[in-house]
Amino acid sequence: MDIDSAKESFTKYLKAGNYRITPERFQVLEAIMSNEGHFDADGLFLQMKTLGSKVSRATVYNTLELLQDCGLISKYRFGENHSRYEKAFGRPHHDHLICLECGDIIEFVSDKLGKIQTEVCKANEFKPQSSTLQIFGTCKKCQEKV
Amino acid sequence: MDIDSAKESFTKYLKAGNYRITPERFQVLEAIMSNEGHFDADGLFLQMKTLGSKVSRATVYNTLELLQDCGLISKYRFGENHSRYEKAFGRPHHDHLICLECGDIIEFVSDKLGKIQTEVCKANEFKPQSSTLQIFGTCKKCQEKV
DNA sequence: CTCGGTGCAAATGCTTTGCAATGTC
DNA sequence: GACATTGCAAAGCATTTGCACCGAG
Repeated sequence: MDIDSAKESFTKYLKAGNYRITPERFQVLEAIMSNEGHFDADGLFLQMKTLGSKVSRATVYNTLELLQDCGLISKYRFGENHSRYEKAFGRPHHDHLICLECGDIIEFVSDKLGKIQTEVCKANEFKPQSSTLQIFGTCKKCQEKV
Repeated sequence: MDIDSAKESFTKYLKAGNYRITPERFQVLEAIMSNEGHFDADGLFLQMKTLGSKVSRATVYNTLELLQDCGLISKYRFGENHSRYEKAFGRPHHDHLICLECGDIIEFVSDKLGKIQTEVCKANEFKPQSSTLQIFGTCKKCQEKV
């Protein structure tokens, strides 16, 4: 999904929820779009600040929440003491391999996984909304280091 | 696993690592054993305090780390801003359904899941160490509430 | 007797909040 | 013009740390 569709989607969400269309909110969205991969709230704030943006930390956090609610980004906790985000933008669901040595995060997709989750939820009469499978270990690069 | 085996196991671990055998550490272990299900660090500290223990918060955190290292407890992050723990004591691996309404946590076991994880790791030449699958949604009780 | 462990309170790091000023609708 | 949103700094919350005292080995 490109930046324009993302902006359009965010605009729709804001209007639908009677939230105001502010330049700050779109600055945050643009900053996110300019990044690849995962990012965290404070890092995003600092990056924006470095690039000259006047947007405050509070607004960054606030906007991340809105973007998460409208499905443009996803929030994760990889066992650290801060949250990470990544663009969602209609990407298919995927999960993560997290390297405990270098902190690298590898994404993977498993269609079988979805079936298992559906089975488990049915068995427990649980209505799923989202899910995350995290496998912690050592990535290829770090195994070779030794 | 009963409390005596847990204590024995902890003692071995402490000796092996040249850590000291202190009454505080075993008070924490006992407090954990007296609980069912999941607990968090501060809650455990408060519970112990209420019951008259003089053990400090710092020691509770410190001991939880040791217990995790020796495999007697597991640590989780369920998307909240604090960590949760649960007894491990050689229990088989299981994963969690987390109710977003009432915060209830349901455990489940899936043998197929293990196979998928092995496949994924092999495909990515990733050496797994631990994993956690979390499915967020609404539990049976909360679906009935409405 | 030595040095790791403890208790306490202060510090830290991420995130949220209170409030006056601002700008959207 | 009304009131949601912003920026700033201060507050919160879970967790960690510094340091003097204590006690296990």
